[in-house]
Amino acid sequence: MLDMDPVGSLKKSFATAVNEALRGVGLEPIFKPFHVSRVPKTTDMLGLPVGFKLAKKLGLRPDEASRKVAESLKVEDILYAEEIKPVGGYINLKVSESLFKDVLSLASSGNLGRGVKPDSLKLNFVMVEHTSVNPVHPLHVGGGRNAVIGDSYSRILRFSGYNVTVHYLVNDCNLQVALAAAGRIKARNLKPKGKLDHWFGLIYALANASVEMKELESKLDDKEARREYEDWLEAVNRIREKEPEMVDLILGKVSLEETAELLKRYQRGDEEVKPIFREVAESVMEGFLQTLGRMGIRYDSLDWESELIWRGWTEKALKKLEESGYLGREGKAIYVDLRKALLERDDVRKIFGLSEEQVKELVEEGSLDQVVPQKFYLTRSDGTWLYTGTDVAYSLYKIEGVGVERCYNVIATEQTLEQKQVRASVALMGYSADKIVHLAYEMVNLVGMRMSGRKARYVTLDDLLDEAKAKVKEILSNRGEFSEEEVEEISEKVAVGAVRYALVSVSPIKVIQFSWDRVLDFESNSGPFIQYSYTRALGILRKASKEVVKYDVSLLSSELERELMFKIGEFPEVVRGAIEFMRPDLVSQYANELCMLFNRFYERYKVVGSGEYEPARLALVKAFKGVLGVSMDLLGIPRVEKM
RNA sequence: GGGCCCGUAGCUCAGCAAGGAUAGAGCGGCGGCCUUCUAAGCCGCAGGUCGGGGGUUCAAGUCCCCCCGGGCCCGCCA
Repeated sequence: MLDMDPVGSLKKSFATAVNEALRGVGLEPIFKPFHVSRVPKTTDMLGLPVGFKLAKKLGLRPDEASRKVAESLKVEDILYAEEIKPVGGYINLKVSESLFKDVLSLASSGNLGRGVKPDSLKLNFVMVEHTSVNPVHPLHVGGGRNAVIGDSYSRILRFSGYNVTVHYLVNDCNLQVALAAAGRIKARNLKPKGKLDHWFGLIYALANASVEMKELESKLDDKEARREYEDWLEAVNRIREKEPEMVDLILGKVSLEETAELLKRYQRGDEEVKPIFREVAESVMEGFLQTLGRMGIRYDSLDWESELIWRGWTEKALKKLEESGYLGREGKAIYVDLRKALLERDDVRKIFGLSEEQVKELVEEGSLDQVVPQKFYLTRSDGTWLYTGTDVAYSLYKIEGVGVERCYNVIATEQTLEQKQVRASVALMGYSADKIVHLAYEMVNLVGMRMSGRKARYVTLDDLLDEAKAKVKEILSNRGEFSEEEVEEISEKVAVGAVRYALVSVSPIKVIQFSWDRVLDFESNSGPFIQYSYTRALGILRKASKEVVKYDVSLLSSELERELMFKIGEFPEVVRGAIEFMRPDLVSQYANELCMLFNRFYERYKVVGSGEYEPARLALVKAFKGVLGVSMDLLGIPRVEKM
């Protein structure tokens, strides 16, 4: 295969050469490619802290140790190396011009880093399960974060050569959907209007209000309960303004008992309730897919929780757990016996980060439940499946039914424990727990507003996109050089870019403090900034309008240009890092840094009409455009021609 | 009570995985730059006990221990 990662190859070969030299003096090889770093303040140097690491072992000063090791290095053994010199405790390497030449050429074609898998993950067929929001109300920003992270991660995996299948688990078998179905039954004659997920979201909220307010009515003396009651009242009144008839039909008429009964019948496949559940779930899903599609997010399959039950995957999972001997029953309630598993199985202990001694001690103290609940329930005592049960069955389906080598579950961090329980169950069913990986992300917090799906109070993804789009339109109108169609197209793309960037650019494990200002800030460190930088590159290429066939890369000798070329060359490493650490935000950060460098270059150096420099600079711009374009594709930030 | 996570500039965040050469961005503040390949940009200034304290190391924002502050989880909810 062609070398799609010149910088990576250089680093690998540098580290290997140094390790060889170490072996020559009787020392263990200790350097890895990632230890090689740029030498600050230089335009063409990479270094390894060889002397520092080995001074003690060799009984020399760091600078002497570096010099000694450097003596046995041969430049010609190292890819793209032109010169090697010890500097203090480091060994530095001057890279050859051909490195930049190769980087630029690969970047221009959009192939830099393509198909390069990290050494730690040599799989082929993988699944990403993401979003999987309950189909009962519109997607809000939290769900959006899930979708954007999952989608970006899928794109990154695909680019790196994995065969990726993307699935959405439609959770249609829980009490939340049953509540919405119960509400729909009361208002069966109302015709849905507007966007379906929004409309059914109101039904869902009213069904909740019925149950909750009845519960609260009996204890209104309590201050807390009173406040909660008034909160519900506020929600109801808000809905009344939009759908007075719906409120009259549903409010006070849905009970928890009938809801539980409905769920029971649905899970059994009762033909009478099936169409109602399906109408709710399918309608809301239709709304979801509309919004997600707008953001460029698509799925290879929607997997219905109900089908997992009806097609026997839940039973199959049960059978496997029964056979392995870790299943327990209390009447119709079924659980996985994690106490037994923790005592007996090393693979299960590993999932919970416990040693055999620790488990024994906890069991003796009787405090195991504090760390890991001993029983992991899969069904309720009425025999209906809990989401945990269908989750275990779903894992089995992923492994056996779809046949993936690994599935990344993009699920909120608050579900960390449940995900460990599921992975333990996977291990007990006889598979490596590593087949199921939790890609955890934190919640999105609203400042100055408490979000609640049940109270129909949320910032929806639709709101966010529309708001962003309106702002883009306003900016475009002030520029006054675009046709109506252009304004429409550009504003949609830029809005998507702004929203996606805002949701993906923060490390997944950090809580996002959502603020409108932040998402609608289109300056540096934003989706629009990246899109804008891209159009600037296109502008140059458009104006130049001739193909670069030959250029002298040594004419790109300024610090800035070198910086930019090194940055471009780092792209494959960034992609690998994003995969290994499940951090698509690394790509967004990279794109941002790349653009900052490019904009500085853009302001400082003329390209078109720069005489002898023109071909080389054009090659650089083309490479930038190539690698930025790919980065944007990986993040789902639409490419914009002009803006 | 137990477990996991977060704490870096006024605010929002990178950098920690894999210790290394002056701790970086954006927003906000102040001051500049559009007859030029798009100013959604660029340049400059101000702003930091990297939560606190110990330790390991030639070297600690990064590793270890303790503490403080915040979040999440510990349901036959999802």
